[in-house]
Amino acid sequence: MAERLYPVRGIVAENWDLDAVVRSCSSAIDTTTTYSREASNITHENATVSENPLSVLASLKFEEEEDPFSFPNLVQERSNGFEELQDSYKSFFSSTTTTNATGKDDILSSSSSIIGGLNSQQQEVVKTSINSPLTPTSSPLFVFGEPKNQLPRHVQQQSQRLQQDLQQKQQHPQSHPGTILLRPMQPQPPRSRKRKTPQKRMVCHVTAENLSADLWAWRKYGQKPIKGSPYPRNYYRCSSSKGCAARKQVERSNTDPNLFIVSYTGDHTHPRPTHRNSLAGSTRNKFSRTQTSLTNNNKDATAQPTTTSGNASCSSPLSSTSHSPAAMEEVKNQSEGADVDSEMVEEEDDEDDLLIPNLAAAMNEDLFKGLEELSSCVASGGTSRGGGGGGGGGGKSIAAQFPPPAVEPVAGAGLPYIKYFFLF
DNA sequence: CGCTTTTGACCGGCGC
DNA sequence: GCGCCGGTCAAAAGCG
Repeated sequence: MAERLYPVRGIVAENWDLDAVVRSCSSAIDTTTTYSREASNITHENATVSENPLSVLASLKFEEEEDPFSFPNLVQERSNGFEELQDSYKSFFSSTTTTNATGKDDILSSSSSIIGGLNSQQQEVVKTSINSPLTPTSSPLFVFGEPKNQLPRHVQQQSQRLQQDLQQKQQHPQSHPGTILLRPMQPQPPRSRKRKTPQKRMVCHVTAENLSADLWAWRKYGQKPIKGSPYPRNYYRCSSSKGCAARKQVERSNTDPNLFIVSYTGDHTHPRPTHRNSLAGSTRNKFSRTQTSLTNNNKDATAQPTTTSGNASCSSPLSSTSHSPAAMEEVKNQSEGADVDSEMVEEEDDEDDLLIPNLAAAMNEDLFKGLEELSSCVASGGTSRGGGGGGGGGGKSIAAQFPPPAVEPVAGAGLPYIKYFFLF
């Protein structure tokens, strides 16, 4: 693939603030929500969402492996995909419930919302997996698959390239649409390159409005332009606990600006925070400037980043007050899109992935508030914190200031989806 | 005071 | 060995 090089300044300008994305992840989803899934014509009412799928992702534990990219056993040892799904699913929820001290019921409850977004066949598979005995095996890669025709358009575009490769590599008739695809880890390309970090990495693609699904508190510690991508990558570490090794990377997809690629590495060494330790320096209302900045950025690539990003902090799960300016921007720009494409992959193609409605984001009342605020901000014309140079300013939990990113538009145009890939 | 973001510098891995 | 690149550090500055 031809590599595109961008001037750093340009990158920054276009940056629009990925960190905001992380911030948006902080918004929590609280509770009972009702959603409908237009794309699949599935309506699920009163689905209880105990936790946001993304938060779950963030809380996942990653165990080191000697060669995380190679899973020869999975294909050989697993008699069928259900077993893989079972283990993976178990792992998925077990980490989620760790701090909740809940049992299977909770798992089922938590999963109910997800399951609700599945078709009957998928639900059956998932439920079966949940009810099956759990065994402490390493989680293989598994993918929730969804009929391709239900994928958001932009997702399809993004994966088109990879799909082409995939088609050449694998032509498994069983991986037809409508079924959950349990995909064993693909052998790594003949690239004898060792990974720098032994830690496992979980990657998910999410739309801006769904970035607020992450309940953990993240502090940005770096930003780097990435070769081949017009958008910089933002680095966050968990700020809930000093010794926490959990890290998060957020970058905008260069193939689909509507998507954000969020990577989680490391384990959280502490329970999920219920509230922020401090808001100091976290609240900075620069949204209005950000808006302007955005406008300017579109015109002038050398403009300063719009950075209003804020802290990636996650407010309490119930507060859902973290909002990403970026997300909001996204909302503004793509209020029609609301797709969530979350996947845990290592540059893996997302064909046949199952899309899970982002109930959390979609149903949060704050979201609507956020939209209102967003509207007002946009109306007033924003500006970026231009600033430029040096030090930045305080943080910002924009989250604390702005309501969750727009999910509303999404709701109207079809709920966002989260596509998960689990690579272990 | 403690927290945050910003940003340039630094460091280490990898390819040539 | 050198350069590129990605990831991290740390100083600067803002905010509550």
